[in-house]
Amino acid sequence: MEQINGHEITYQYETEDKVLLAVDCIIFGFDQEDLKILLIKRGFEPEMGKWSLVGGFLKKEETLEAAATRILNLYTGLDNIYMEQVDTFSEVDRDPVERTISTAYYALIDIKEHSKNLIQQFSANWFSVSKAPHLIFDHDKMIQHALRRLRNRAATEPIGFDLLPEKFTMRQLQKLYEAIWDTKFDKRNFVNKINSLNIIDKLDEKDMTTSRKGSYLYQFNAEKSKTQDIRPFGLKI
Amino acid sequence: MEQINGHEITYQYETEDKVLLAVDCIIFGFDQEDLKILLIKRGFEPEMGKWSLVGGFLKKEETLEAAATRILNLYTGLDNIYMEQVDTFSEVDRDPVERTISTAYYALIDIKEHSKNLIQQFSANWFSVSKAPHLIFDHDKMIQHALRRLRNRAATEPIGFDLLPEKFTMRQLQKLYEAIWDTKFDKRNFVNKINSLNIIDKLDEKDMTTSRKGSYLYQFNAEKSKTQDIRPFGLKI
DNA sequence: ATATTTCGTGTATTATCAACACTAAGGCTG
DNA sequence: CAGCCTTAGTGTTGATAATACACGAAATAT
Repeated sequence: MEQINGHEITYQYETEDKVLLAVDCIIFGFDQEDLKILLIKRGFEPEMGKWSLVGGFLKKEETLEAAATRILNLYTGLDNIYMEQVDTFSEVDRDPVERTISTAYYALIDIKEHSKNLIQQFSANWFSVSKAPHLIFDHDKMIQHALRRLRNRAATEPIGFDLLPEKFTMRQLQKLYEAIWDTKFDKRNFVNKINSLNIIDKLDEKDMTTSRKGSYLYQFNAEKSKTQDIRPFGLKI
Repeated sequence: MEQINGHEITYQYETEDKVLLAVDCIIFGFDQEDLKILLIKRGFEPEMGKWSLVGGFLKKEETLEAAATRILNLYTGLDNIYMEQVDTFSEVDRDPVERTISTAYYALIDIKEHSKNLIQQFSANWFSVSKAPHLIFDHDKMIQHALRRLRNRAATEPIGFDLLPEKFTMRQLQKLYEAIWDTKFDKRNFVNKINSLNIIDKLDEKDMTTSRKGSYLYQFNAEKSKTQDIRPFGLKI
């Protein structure tokens, strides 16, 4: 009850059920070969010791986005990371202890940038998406949804660069997209396509670590990218 | 606390905050001209009397999907309707009374099929998406997200038919897609495109209500549609 | 009979996608 | 230092899909 202008008004809210709301993060990284996800050995009951997504409970005074950001930072030490809400999972018995609804977010990070200490501290590990162990609760399903969302998003917006270092080679970029969609592109077609999008700049520097000849480094250009519609990467297997 | 194998285990759950979880439904319909949404004059505080999406609170023993279905049925009398989760909205002060997180779903219904009685009973009304009044809380934002999702989905899956009667004319179908994307298609190109998808059957019947000549009726063929990849409707303005 | 309205259809042009193979650079090795 | 080896870098052609575009047919109303 509450008083407004001298009238008593009753909110229906008081009689409604409250639930626990959690956030789980699918943290994607890329190691030059495979698309990977960061998993932890769960440190508390239930299902202690089993592999799990990183997650946590929503606090009263934060948004889901803030919670996802907080959790990501807790486990990787990173800030300012691209994240996107995937879906909210609400099967009644998805958590055996108590009714818990969970909203999944995925994050794209440069795999070299996260804190190695934290990884150790939480018994965390990177797994290739295709070789990840079975996870607790409905986390496997969350990954499938996140992957689907990532694939759709990456096809129409230039988010892949978040998974690479600031400077990257054309070959790295190609391997990344091949990993995201589990496919192969023709090298020449890929270069032509990317260049036609006009969203990355070729630098004068070369990366000498993977070949004697060296390969040019590129850099994502957010300005250029803003001014144009990114069209799908439609390239054949 | 709980006993398992004689050991006491503590779940962290007990100390976590619980919140109210609501579901709001963006109910889309199509009236041969405009894409419309069903709104109600809110019958309780806060914001009583203002326009709002239809919604309700999640109950302890139901999933979000079940809640969305229940709410849709409550306001339209309809069952077995295409629905899709859009996003979960969690701004801390989105509801002024109490912290409430809300998951939005959109539904596609044949606008002629819903219960007129219920509409009256709830002081509900159909509004063109482009002419809808300002809504309470973050409901305007929910509609924008739903619309975006609908546009993406309709571009790659044959869900538009849920907005039409079972039998429809090619012209109706075209107007529907024009309404969804707020664009115009060339009549000949549209027909060619739809026919190439091979997912609707031409009937022998004609609809005589809109022209002297009459126009052929078509019917969605779910079987055919299942056996092929639906490709985007890529047609120019 | 003729006027009016909406229906229904095909082709030529352009843009995008897909297939395809060789030379260049530079360090390494004998 | 000559040849070797590995990865980088690049262009053209044919196939497919998207777009632009206009007129006759049917049926009712006058």
